[in-house]
Amino acid sequence: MATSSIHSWRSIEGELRRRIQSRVWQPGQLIPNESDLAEEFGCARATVNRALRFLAEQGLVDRKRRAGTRVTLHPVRKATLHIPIVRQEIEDRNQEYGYALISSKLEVPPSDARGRMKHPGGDKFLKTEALHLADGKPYLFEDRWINVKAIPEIGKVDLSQISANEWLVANAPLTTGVIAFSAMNATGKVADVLKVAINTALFVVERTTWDNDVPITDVKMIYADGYRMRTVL
Amino acid sequence: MATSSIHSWRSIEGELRRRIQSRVWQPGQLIPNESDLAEEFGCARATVNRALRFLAEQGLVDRKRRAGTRVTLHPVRKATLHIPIVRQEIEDRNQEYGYALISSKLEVPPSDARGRMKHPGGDKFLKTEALHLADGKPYLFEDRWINVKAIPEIGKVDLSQISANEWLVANAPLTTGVIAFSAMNATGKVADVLKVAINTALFVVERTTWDNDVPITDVKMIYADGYRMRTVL
DNA sequence: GAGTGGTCTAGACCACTAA
DNA sequence: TAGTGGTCTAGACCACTCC
Repeated sequence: MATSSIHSWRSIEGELRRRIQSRVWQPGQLIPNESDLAEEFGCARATVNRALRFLAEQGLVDRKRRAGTRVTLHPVRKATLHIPIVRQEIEDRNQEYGYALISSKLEVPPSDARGRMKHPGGDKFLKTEALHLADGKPYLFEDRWINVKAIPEIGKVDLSQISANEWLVANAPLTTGVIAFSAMNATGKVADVLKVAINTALFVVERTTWDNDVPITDVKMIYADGYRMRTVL
Repeated sequence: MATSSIHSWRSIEGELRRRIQSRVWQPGQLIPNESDLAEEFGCARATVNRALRFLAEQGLVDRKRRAGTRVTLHPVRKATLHIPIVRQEIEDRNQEYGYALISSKLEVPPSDARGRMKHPGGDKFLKTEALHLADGKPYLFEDRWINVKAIPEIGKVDLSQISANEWLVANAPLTTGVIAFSAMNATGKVADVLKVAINTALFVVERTTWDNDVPITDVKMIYADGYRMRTVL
């Protein structure tokens, strides 16, 4: 009763997905093991394994050794966000990218920023503020702390010509990071720079990154009015 | 010169990652092909393939047939968001979940909702409004359209007992969906329900889902003040 | 045309864990 | 302790694409 004579893992994945979505296999139900499915489809177990691993990554099934593979009861949907550098994000919209450095100076970060970076010391970090523009209009306000001890080369970079965002992505290796999305009311300074009314609701992305536990940068990116971050399920 | 005598794809993936992050292999550089790496590590090509596929998924390398594998020039960071049902989200925080249906009635959706769902007709949809609570405090306002033609069973469900969110996740299969994140100022009604001041900046998630091009539901989830959605890079 | 990654196979052993 | 998924191997053929 194999539905496909092409024994590609894609075709098998599609058939298994169909059975799940059409409720042939109910949520929570145990499905046949890899060997049995391989026999049914007339292919090697490794091929079935590849298909099932893919479905597990997508959250459609749960797999456990010995316990077997079950259709997920409450499929936790996973959305993958692609986070490009800002210039690319704007150019991908066919808009002209603009950039302006607002300020750049060495300072000791306040405790909240130190906390996010898990950096106890009183070291000075490079604090930069910059504005990214799309077609000449304010697009994103970037408020950033950079660990100059970890990235000393940043001292030689002319941040009025290239954004810290772009330079760091290309030059600062990182191993881990956390990211948070939220909303904030525009304060005086932000409203001024982004040219929006005070208290306008703005979309905020905060990101902190490390290279093997050494903090690299902590950035708050405040998008102008009306920004929507999209993805597919 | 193999660095690990354990030939697991994980250990190989780790070593390749180290070479990329430490700039032994520069961004944009072509790395050795699978056969050569397999020989270097003393393992089968399939094992190297597994490691490289994993790194490609993560965006650290670009792979093309014939052209080989290159270290990504601008690593587009990918963040995966896990989107659970609201009850689970709250219970995972060790808070007590509460739920209240505000309204539920059949209506023709306005053009913006029809547009999002790509549904031209003048069919009536079930419009529901509900409040989710955490430890008794307003957590999330859910404003939803449900395609009763696609999911007639929803008519028999007592939505004052189970949220549409939870019922649909468990009972309405879906194949595709789009999701958008943004910020909005609390309007009178929303401010009232969520018990926040007018104009408070609120985090919004909008989601539209289909089952094979048949719209299932379109929902706007407005989180109470201070909500942050987090993930790791 | 030739070199690269993409995939499949048949078999094997291992790691985990439910019973 | 037995059954399941997790992984690895050695080999093969294929699909794509750069030259």
